[in-house]
Amino acid sequence: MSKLMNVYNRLFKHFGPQHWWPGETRFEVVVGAILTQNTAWTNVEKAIKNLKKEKMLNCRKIANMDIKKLEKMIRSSGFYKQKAEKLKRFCRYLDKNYDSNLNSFFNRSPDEIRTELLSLNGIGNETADSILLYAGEKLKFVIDSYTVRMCERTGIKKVKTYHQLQDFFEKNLPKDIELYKEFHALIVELGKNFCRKKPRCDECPLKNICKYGLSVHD
DNA sequence: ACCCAGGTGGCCC
DNA sequence: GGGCCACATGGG
Repeated sequence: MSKLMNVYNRLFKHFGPQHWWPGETRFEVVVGAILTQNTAWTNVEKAIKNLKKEKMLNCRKIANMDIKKLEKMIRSSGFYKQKAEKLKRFCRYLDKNYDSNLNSFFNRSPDEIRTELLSLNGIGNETADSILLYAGEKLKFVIDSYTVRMCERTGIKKVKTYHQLQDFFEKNLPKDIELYKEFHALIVELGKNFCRKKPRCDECPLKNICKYGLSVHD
């Protein structure tokens, strides 16, 4: 078994299934992916709840809505001025080029879609891959700061760039979309529980393979 | 009173 | 290619 699968099994055994991504529709997943940038998910939930309540969780509506009104509705997700612009930019783009239809948007090769997502200001590597994996059902492994930290501390992989780490995961894991979804979610859960400023390494499911043992961090 | 969250882009060297 | 910074609310 690969070292990565060993890690996955440890995490799954410890935390159980994470059921990511929460969201009733593909569009909701995309909106969440943009709003959750460097922000706690609970703050994003409130913003999405507001959009739903006002029946504004809709691509064409957001594409055309007043920016100030949008800012107010997503305020709880933080960086709300930037995020309102990002959301509108994506929605305008999708409406203009794909008639607001995500099925059409995703009906191409992952790399083609990825390039297109990255061309939109406000969507970087992680957000693009989250959208591809969780909304588009594409085989793209999502890398985030927790993934980098986990790889450094366990000595799984020396980290250089986003793409190098992503290649490493994609080459050493079975080509299974559900596994990709679950693994990324589990790594986030690991990070939230054990890799903060006050770590609890004694209870960490990776304590036996983390090269830093119980005392050294970052 | 801190710390930090399911990042990104701009600017500098 | 890396290092630093602004962006902002809300929970522990």
